[in-house]
Amino acid sequence: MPELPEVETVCRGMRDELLGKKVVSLWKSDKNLRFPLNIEDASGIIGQKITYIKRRAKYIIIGFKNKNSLIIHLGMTGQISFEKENLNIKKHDHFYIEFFDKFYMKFHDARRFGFVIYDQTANIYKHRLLKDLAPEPLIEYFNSEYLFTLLKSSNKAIKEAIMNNRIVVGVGNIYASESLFRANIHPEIKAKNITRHQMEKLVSSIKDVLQEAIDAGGSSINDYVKSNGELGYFQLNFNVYNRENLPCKICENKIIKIKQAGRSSYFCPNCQKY
DNA sequence: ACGTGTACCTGCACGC
DNA sequence: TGCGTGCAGGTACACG
Repeated sequence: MPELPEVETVCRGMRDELLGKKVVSLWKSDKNLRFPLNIEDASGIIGQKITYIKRRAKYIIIGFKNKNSLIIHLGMTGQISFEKENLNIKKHDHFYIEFFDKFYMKFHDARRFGFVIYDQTANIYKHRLLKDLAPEPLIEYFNSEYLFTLLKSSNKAIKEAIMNNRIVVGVGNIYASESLFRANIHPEIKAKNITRHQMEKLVSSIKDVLQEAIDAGGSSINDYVKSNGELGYFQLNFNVYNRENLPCKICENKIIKIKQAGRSSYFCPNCQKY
């Protein structure tokens, strides 16, 4: 589910609710998520206050006073929610933290592609999951020069390239299609054949789409909700994603759906010529 | 050392 | 109504 804008939105909601709160207890369900969590190890955070909550790619990092961390990933269907007083454990709830005064943060994930893991590495960015990640798309370092140079001999389709977290992080299946549409680039063009001019357009499209989606609170399809339970509304602004056979909003040609690397890509054959 | 598949899960929409 | 099939915001890891 959640791509960068959704994770960023969840992260902001967590920051509002959790910064400075002290952990009282932890609970996990008997089902493993993508990675197992040893709840006894993780008890290292009991009694600790949360000092920061950050996002890196689609990972959420919770930092505690004693330098321990939790890394959370929402996978496809993960949700974070908060409850006060009456905690209600439902199907597919897999983890919660109880804070002082009966305040709870709960992790819910039907498909269990997400995870919560505990780590005590002082520099969490050296964690195996984080150490090899490409730059964030919204920082200046991610620019057309960077992307052009990195991809100038890549035979990969451009859509697969921008979804690769060694190249740039946070761009998932929805925003890859949406960015390519805005840049008028066909998703199957080989990355090495993208011109400098196209690359400039692509980079600014990626930045714009992601920023607009963050501003809209993410895109809600099926499972995604913000941590306060509200829906994002960027899905209303999709130009191509999930719009097979519907008219292009620019030229009215039918939107086409194809498979690339096992995933659906959507594009307008008129606006995005090969 | 690489690039490419596959595996991990549940729920839902669809066609028969 | 029920059953089988395919598909869904992701990515670590095994394999060639």
